[in-house]
Amino acid sequence: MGSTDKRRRILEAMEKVLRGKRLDEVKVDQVAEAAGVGKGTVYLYFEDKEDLFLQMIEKLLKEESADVTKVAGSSLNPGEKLLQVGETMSRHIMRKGQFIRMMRAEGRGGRNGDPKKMMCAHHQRLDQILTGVFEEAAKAGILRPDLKTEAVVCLFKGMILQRSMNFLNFGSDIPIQDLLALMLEGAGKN
Amino acid sequence: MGSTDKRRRILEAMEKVLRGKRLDEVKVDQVAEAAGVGKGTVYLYFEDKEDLFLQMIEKLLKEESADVTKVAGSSLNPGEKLLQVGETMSRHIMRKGQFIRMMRAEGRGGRNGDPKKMMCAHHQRLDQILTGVFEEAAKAGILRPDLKTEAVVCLFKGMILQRSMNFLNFGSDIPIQDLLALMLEGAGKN
DNA sequence: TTGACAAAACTGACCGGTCAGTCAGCTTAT
DNA sequence: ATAAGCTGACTGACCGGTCAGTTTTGTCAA
Repeated sequence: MGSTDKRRRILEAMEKVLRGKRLDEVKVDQVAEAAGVGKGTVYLYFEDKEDLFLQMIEKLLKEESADVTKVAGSSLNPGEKLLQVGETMSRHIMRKGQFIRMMRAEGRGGRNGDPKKMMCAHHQRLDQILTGVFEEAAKAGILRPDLKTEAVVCLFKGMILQRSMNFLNFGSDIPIQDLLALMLEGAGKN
Repeated sequence: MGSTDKRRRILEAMEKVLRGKRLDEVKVDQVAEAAGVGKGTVYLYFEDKEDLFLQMIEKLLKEESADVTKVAGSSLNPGEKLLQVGETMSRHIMRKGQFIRMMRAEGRGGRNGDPKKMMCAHHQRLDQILTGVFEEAAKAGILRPDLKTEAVVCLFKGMILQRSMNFLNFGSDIPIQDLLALMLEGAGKN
């Protein structure tokens, strides 16, 4: 058990314990217990509670980026790829679940970057990947070539986000396929 | 100055002070000072900090519902109405800004209802209003009549949400008109 | 109108519980 | 033997909430 094992376990415990709670409702003791380590150990691996929180978030963001990048780089046909990207993002949004919301809190830019910057960077990365995917789809003749990609990316991300929220809130599970079809065909009477 | 004046000022101060922060970063003293009242006064009008927070959220949600309802009930033509509804929602999302995200924190269902329930009810209300607007648009021949309204509502809400996020995060200001056009015409090569 | 009194509204210094963070000592690995 | 890794009882800063005291508002008799 390398020392990184404890570190990982603490991050995982944090994720588990924080689910559906506010940061101030989670006590470091709880995290330590859930991780099966002493409280002091937490402070061997993390600056403070805030730092632990930020690093947990960062981990989630990285994992989402990595997964989406992987799908985007695969050799799926454009239509299938869009679907898979949607599924992947939806899965990650639902995993981040409730607590991602609170990470925007300003300031507090500890040693390890501030949350606002982190989120911005993450979304810029995502947008870049998505832009690539959409351009590929356009080349393949799936999309209209005259589109403003920025708007398409916005529409796509938004619909995935909303779908995930609906699922978390109401358990309503709109198939991504339906949304994608709607997005491609349009809602207007042609 | 009726006693409700202090109450209103405290709620407004809370909104102002909380902007872009986590609840645990905001001290009751700060709120009191910003409201120009003594700390004790806060506790004359609100059960505790949590209650103050919930009531502030509730106020925002009510105001959004009211505004959207007003637009939905107006005699604008369907296209214009969609645009106005979008604008209204976007404005409110941006006002709620960062902190609305954290309100889902579970439990804590004090005297005044728990946040999860509140949000669910709010979104159900919104969905109902939007459904009405879309059905009206379909009747007017703006929308395809064969649509699953649930998916359209999801797409619409999502795109407005995402647009607002983009604005908050990057300052990028995609015109709602563009998004609406994209949603109606579809992104696919027909 | 005014003064006297009472009730209501408000205040902020204070209290006490909570919990993040520490560190002296223990345990395990080398 | 000793270093490295780990622990959890302890401490003290902090801040939510209280309440004794002050100010404001309201009432009424003279």
